[in-house]
Amino acid sequence: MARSRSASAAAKPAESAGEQELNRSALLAAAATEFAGHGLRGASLETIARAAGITRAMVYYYFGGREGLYIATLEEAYRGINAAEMALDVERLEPLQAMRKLVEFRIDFYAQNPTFVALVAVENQLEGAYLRQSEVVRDRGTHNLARTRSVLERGQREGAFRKGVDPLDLHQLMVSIGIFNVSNRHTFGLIFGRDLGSESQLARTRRMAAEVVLRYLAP
Amino acid sequence: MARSRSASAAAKPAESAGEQELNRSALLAAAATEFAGHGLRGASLETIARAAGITRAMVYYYFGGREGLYIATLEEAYRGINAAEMALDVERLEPLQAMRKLVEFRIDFYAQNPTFVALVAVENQLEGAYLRQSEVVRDRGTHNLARTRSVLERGQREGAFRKGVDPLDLHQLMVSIGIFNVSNRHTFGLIFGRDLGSESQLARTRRMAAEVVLRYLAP
DNA sequence: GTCTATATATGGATAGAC
DNA sequence: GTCTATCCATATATAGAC
Repeated sequence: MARSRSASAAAKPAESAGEQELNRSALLAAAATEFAGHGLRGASLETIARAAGITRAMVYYYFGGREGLYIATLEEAYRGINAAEMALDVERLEPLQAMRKLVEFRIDFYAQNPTFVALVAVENQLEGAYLRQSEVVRDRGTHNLARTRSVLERGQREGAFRKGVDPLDLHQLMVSIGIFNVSNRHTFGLIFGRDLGSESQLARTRRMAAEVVLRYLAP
Repeated sequence: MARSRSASAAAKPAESAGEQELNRSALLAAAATEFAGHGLRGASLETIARAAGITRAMVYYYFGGREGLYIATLEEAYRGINAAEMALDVERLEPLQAMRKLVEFRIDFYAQNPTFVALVAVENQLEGAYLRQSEVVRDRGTHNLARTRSVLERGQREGAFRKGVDPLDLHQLMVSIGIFNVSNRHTFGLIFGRDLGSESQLARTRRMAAEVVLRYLAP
C-alpha cells in the first residue's frame, strides 16, 4: 500500500504537479481504509501518513488536520460511488427485468464496495455531522431515487406493478438488504453461521432480494 | 449521567458490596454510550470513568483495561437484548398474525435500542473479533431463528405461507430492514429528507416491513 | 512541498497511600 | 476498593530548515 520511498529521504519537493496530486490521492486512499476501520477519532494519522509514504505534517498541509482529511475522504467516497451508480441504465428493459436488475445491481454494488459501506457507518456514528455540511449529498439521492421511481411508474402504467407503492419505501427496502448484507456480515455470520461475504451467499442474497422486491410490487 | 460525588473526595472504600456493584454497572453503562459513539479505539476511558463518577484506575481494577471493558460492555448489551427478545411469545396467534407481530416487534425493538445497534456496528467494524470469543453468541441466534422457523413452518402446514422459503433468508430480511432503519438513519435522512427516527416514519417502516414479509411468504 | 524537531496533551498501565 | 501520582508511549499541531 505504501509508495516506496527511502526512509531517510531529505526534504525533497515534488518535481511536478502530478506528483503532488499523487501524494494527495495516496493520503485519501490510505485515509479511506483507516477511517473505515477505526472511525474518525480512532484512526491514526501516523498510520495514514505512513501508508501514503509521507509524513504526518502533510496531512495538515493538504487537509488542515484530522477533520479536514475525514471530510475530503467522505466526499471522495461519495463521488466515486455516484459515478459508478450513474452508469447503470435500465430504461430499455421491461419493467420487471429492469426492477430485477436494479435490485441485483444494488446488492452486488455494496458487496463490492465494503470500504464505502464502512465509511457510511462511521458517518452515521457521527450522526451525519459531516455529510450534513456537504453539497455532494443531494444530487446523489435524487438521481437514484428518480431512476427507481421511473421504473416503478413505468411498470405501474403497464400493469406489471401494483399501485400505491411509495418509491422511497421501495428504495429503502432495497438499500436495507444491500447495506446490511455488508455492514453486519461479521456479527451475522458469527451468530447464524452464514458467511454473507462469500460468493455463494451473495448469490443467495441477490436472489432473495429480487424475489422480495418483485413480490412486494406484484399486482 | 455522572453519579454525584465530590471531586476532591479522598480514597473512600465502598461501604457495601452493593455499592461496588454500582460502580461496575455505572462503568458498563457509561462505556456502552462511549463505545457506541466512538468505537473501540476512539472511546475515551477518561470520559467513561468521569461519566461513571470514578477514576480511570478503576477500569483497570474491574476490567483490566480498554479491551476488557469493551468485551464486558458487548456481552452485557447482548445479554440485555436476549432477555428482551425472549419475552415475545407468538405461539398462540394465527400464523399470519404471528408473523406480522414478529416483524413489527423487530422493527420497534431495534428502534428502541439504538445503543445496541451502534455497538453491533462497532463490533462489525472490528470484524467480529470480540464477539467471536464470546459464548453468549450461539444461544441468541438459535432461539430467535427457531421461533421464526416455528411460525413459518406452522403457516406452511396450514397453507398460509408458501413452501420453499429458507427461515434464515426470512430472518435476514427482517433484521436487515430493522437494523438499517436505525444504523443508517442519519445518512439516509440527509440524502432523502426522510427522518427514519421519527415516530411517524417508524410506523411507516413497520407497515412496509410487514407488507414485504407477508407478500414474500404468500402462497 | 516536504521533512525534522518540538511543545503539549492525552492515554495506558502500574505503584503506593489510605 | 478507591484515589493520587507517575512513567512512558503515542498523537496533535506548529515552527523552522531546506
